[in-house]
Amino acid sequence: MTDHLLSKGARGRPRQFDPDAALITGRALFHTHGYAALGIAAITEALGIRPASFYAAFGSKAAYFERIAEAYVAEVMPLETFFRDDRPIVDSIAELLGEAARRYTAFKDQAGCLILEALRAHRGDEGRCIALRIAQIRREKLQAFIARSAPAVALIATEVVTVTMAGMSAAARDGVSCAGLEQVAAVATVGLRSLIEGSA
Amino acid sequence: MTDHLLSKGARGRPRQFDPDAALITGRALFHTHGYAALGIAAITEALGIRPASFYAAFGSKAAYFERIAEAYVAEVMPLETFFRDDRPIVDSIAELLGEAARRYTAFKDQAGCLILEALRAHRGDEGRCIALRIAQIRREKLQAFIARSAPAVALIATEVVTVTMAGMSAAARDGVSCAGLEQVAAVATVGLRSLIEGSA
DNA sequence: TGAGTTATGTAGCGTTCGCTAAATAACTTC
DNA sequence: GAAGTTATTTAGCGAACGCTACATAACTCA
Repeated sequence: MTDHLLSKGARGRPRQFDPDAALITGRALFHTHGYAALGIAAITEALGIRPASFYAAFGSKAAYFERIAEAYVAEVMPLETFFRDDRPIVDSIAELLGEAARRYTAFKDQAGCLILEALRAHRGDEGRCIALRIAQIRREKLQAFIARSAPAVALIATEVVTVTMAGMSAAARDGVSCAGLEQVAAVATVGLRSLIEGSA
Repeated sequence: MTDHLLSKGARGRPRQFDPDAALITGRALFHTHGYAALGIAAITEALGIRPASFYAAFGSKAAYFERIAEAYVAEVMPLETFFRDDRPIVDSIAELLGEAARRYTAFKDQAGCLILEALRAHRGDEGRCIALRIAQIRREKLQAFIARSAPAVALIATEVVTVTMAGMSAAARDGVSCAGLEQVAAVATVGLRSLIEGSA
């Protein structure tokens, strides 16, 4: 053990836990319980460390969540994966929504989207502020992708995708099945196809 | 003043505040801040009373919110208003979604739906439990209305409406305009029309 | 080996939360 | 008036929150 801290030239007492593994664990915890409902006590107990060690490594609960959220958005359903130029934009959106239906229901105790759910806290909530910044960046990227082939309706189409994904994340949290969400995604896609093809 | 307490035969010291007015005030407060973020201190300060008076009148924060939420769902967009038999079911749904777009953005500091936003708290949250019960009843009513004219797709259509309204409420909270949400509602309606007419 | 550095364990700070016990004030009924 | 009832004010409880000061332990470098 303690392999993770054997970075050569590291001075001082070595860490007794793996910060990267702690981020993975924290991601699951935040996804299950939400930002506000997950306390430091629960985090440190799950990690097998004391609060002081947690704060020495991550600074604050908000900073810890921020690192987790950044990694999450980079890994889960990156937009580049869906928006390719070899097919109609609607097909890319359809695949995105369908994949969201599956992702959001893949793990029963981690339903929905980590970021979109954190967004639903009250205005001043630190977790929400972090999620908001991340969601805005992703939203702009999405709009840019859509604008490449449907500039006239890019804004409204982005709004529809955003609303649908937020609603699907909420529904997943409320227990709606994968099949149910896939059907919702399909219906939303019909509307989007009409919107986009009507603008061509 | 103190007219509200002059119920004949009321014994004991009369109330110095109007409980019904306190429910109206509380509704606005919960709608603005959310269940969890609104504390007893803020409530009692807004009402001009002390915590003890609040608890003597309402019992608990959860019971207070429950009365407010029940009144809210009974008053705001009752389903009977939309689902009439003199028009296609899709038109009723379209009007419901359009009205939601307007309602959710009508007051800038009270964006979205009181119930649907309370639903987004963590599992054990008292406000969420209350909202969940209310939302489930409304959902069943909605499904029954749709099933009257489109039984084969009532479940999935209900899912689509639920997801869309949850997403619209979230979007409204995030600052999306009324016009934007109306367009989203229109796009969702296109998908729903295809779904429902395709099942006839 | 000593100095410097970093992480750990212990213990608890200060704040906010929902809520309440106890005394008192204001009313109705007898 | 006296007795009974109910709402008020005052004051603060107990628990949970995020977070931290402090002493100590474990390492690297000179």
